[in-house]
Amino acid sequence: MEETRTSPTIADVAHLAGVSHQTVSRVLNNHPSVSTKTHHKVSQAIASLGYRRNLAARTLATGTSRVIGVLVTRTHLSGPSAALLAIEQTARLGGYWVSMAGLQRNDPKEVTEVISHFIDQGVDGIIAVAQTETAVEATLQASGSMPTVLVTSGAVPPDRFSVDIDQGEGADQAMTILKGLRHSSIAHISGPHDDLHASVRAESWRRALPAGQDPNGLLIEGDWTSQSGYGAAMTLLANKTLPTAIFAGNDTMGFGVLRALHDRGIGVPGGISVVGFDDIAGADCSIPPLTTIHQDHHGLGQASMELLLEAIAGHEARSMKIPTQLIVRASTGVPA
Amino acid sequence: MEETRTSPTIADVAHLAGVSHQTVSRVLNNHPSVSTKTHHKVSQAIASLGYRRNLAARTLATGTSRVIGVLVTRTHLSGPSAALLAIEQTARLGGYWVSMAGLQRNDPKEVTEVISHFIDQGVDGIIAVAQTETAVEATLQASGSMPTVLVTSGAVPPDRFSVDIDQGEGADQAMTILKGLRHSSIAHISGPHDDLHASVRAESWRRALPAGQDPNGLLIEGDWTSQSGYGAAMTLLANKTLPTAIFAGNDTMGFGVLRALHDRGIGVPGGISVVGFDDIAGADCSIPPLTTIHQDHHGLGQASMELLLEAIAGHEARSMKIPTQLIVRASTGVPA
DNA sequence: TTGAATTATGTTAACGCTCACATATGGAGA
DNA sequence: TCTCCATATGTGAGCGTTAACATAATTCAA
Repeated sequence: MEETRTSPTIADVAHLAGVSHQTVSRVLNNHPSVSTKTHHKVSQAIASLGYRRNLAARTLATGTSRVIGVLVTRTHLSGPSAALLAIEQTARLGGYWVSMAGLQRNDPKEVTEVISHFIDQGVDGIIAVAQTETAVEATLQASGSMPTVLVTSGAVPPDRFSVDIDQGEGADQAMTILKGLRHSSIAHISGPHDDLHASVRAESWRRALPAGQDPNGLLIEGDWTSQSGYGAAMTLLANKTLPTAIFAGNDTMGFGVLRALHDRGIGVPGGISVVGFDDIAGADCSIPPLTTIHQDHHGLGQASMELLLEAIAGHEARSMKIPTQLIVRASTGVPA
Repeated sequence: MEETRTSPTIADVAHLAGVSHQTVSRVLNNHPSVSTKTHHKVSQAIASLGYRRNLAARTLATGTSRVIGVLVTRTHLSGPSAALLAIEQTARLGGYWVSMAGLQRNDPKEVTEVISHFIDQGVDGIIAVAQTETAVEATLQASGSMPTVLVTSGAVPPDRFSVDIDQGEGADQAMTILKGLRHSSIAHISGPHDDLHASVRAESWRRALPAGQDPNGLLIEGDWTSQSGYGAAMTLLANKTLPTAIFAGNDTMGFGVLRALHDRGIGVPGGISVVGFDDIAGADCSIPPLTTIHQDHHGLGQASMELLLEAIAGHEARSMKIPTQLIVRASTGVPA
C-alpha cells in the first residue's frame, strides 16, 4: 500500500527493529557483540523492508571499497581478454569486485584517463594488462602510490609488482622442439613490433637460432591475424631456399601458415614444420593439428590477484613468471 | 616537505583558492556561473594540490554513479566476451564506466548475487549477457526495478528490454545457402541443449530442413569445442548414408568437422559441405576456409547501451535483433 | 553483595560531496 | 541615483554509512 519512493536505509531498519542504527550496522558487519535476539529482530526487519546496504556510503565512511580496477589493452586479442576474465574470477572468489576498461588503441592518454578514474572511484588496487611499452609507462606514471600490478612482459622498475606468462620460456620451448628435430632453418612470423609479447618471442627465436644461421630474411612481421600469417608465409615461400620450419608468433597466424603451405602443395610436417603460440580453441583440429605453446591464463589471473593483495598489504614488490607448456601435435616432425 | 597523509578534499582546494567549497564544486561540475578569474584560481589550486574528486561521496550525494553493471555468463566462449568488450567500449564512449562479473557455471544463485551487488553498488543500470534460460530468469528476478537490458535470445517479458544478434536469421542464412546448392541431407551439430543460442540455431535448422527430410539421426549435440565437433562428425560419418552437408553450431566445432572429414578422406566441399557460425579469427584460413555466419558484436554492444539509456530514461521497453551476415568461403559447394 | 570485567547497545561525529537556499555583487534601464 | 535582474559566491544541511566513544546491562569471582 505504501509508496516506496526511496529505498530503505539503515535508519528505517533500526526504527522497525526498535534498535539504534549502529546496532543494525553491527548486524550487517557481523560484529560479535550482538545478542542473538537483537540479531534476529534486525534480520527480520531487513528482510521485511528489503533493505540493501548502500556501498557508496560505506566506501565513503571506510575509505575502502573491495573493488579493484582492471585495465586491459589490445582487447581484440584472445590473450588479454582471457587474462581479464581469469583475473575477475579470482578477484570475486577473494571478495573483490572488478571495475574494468578495455582499450583497443595504444593511446597513453586513454590509459591515464582510465587509471585516474579508478583512483577517483576509490578502488583498493589496480591490475593493468599492458601489451605495449607505451601502456606500461603510462600506467606507471598514472598509478602513483596506488597498489598496482602490471601484467606485462615489459620492463618494470624493481619497486613495482609485475607478472606475466613467460613468453621467453614459451618461445624457447618452441625452438627447442624444432632444434631437437634437427631443423636447420627456422623462420619466424612475429606479431607487431610494438607488442611486448611479440618482441619477447621474436628475441627468443633469434637467440635460439641454430648456430651459424643468418636471421636475415627469416623474420617477417605480422599483425596476429590469420591473413597476415598467410601473407608472411607466402613471402617466405617465394625465397629461393625454403626454411625447414616456421615458428608463428601465435596460433591464428599459424592457421594462415598452414593454409599457405597447403595452397603451395607443401606437406606439413613432411615439407615444413609449423609451431604456433597460445593454444587457442581449435588449434587441436587444424590440418594438421598445430604444435603450440599453451598459456595458463587462469594461473596468470591467480598470480595477479595474489600480487595485488601483497601490494595492498604493503609488502615489498616482486615479479613473477607463469610457466608455459609445450603442446606437441602433428604439425612438427623431422625435416625431409 | 609536508606530510601528505590523506588526499586533499574539496575543502582544502577551497581554502587554498580562497573560495567556498561550493564554488570548487561548481568548477568541478562546469557550472556556468563561475567567473573566469575564480575558475582559474580554483583550477590552479586543484592542480597544485593534486586534488582528485571522490566519486563515492559524489555518488552518495547525487544518487547516481555513471557506472553500469555488466554480467556475462559462459565467459569461456568467444561470443560473450566479445559482447562484454563491445559493451564496455560503447559505455565508456558515452561517459559510463563498467563494473563487471563473469560467470562460468550456470548457477542462478551466482547471478542473483552479482545483480544484488550491482544494485548495492549504486549502478545506474545493468546489462546481462545471458546464455541460458536459468540466467535470464535469475536476472529478471533479481534486477527488480533497476533499468536492465538482457542480451539474450531467450524469452523476455514485453516490459523488459532485450537484444541479441539474430541467431535465427543466421541459421536461416546457413541453411539457405546450402539448400540453394541443392543439398538434400543437411546434418547439424548443435551446442549444449541448455544454451539459448544453440537451441535457436538448432530450431532454425530443423524448420529449414528440405521438405520431407527426416531430422532423426542428423542432429548431434556438441559442447562448442573442436573435439566435440570432431567426435560428432565421426558419428555422422559412421552412418550408412552420409549427409551431403554439415551445419556446425559454431566455427570451433566446424574445425573439428573439417578435420574429421579430412581424416576420413572425404573432400570438402566435393564430398560434404560444411558451414560454421561466428566467423572467429582463423575461420578464413581453415582448410578449406570455412563458410560461416558473421556476428556483429560491436553492433550488439552499441544496441545494448542504446537500450540501456532508454531504460534509464524511463522509456517503454522494446527488443532488438542485430542482423547477421553470411560469409561464403570455400567449404560450401554443390553436392557430388 | 559488591565491584570489576565483559557484553550489549546508544550517541555523536565524521567521510567528501552536492543540493537548496541565502546573500552579495555588478551593470542596465528608468 | 535608484531599482531590478542576472551573475557570482557563500552557508547549512543532508546523502547512508562506519568509527570512536559513552553508557547500560549482564556476568562472574571474591
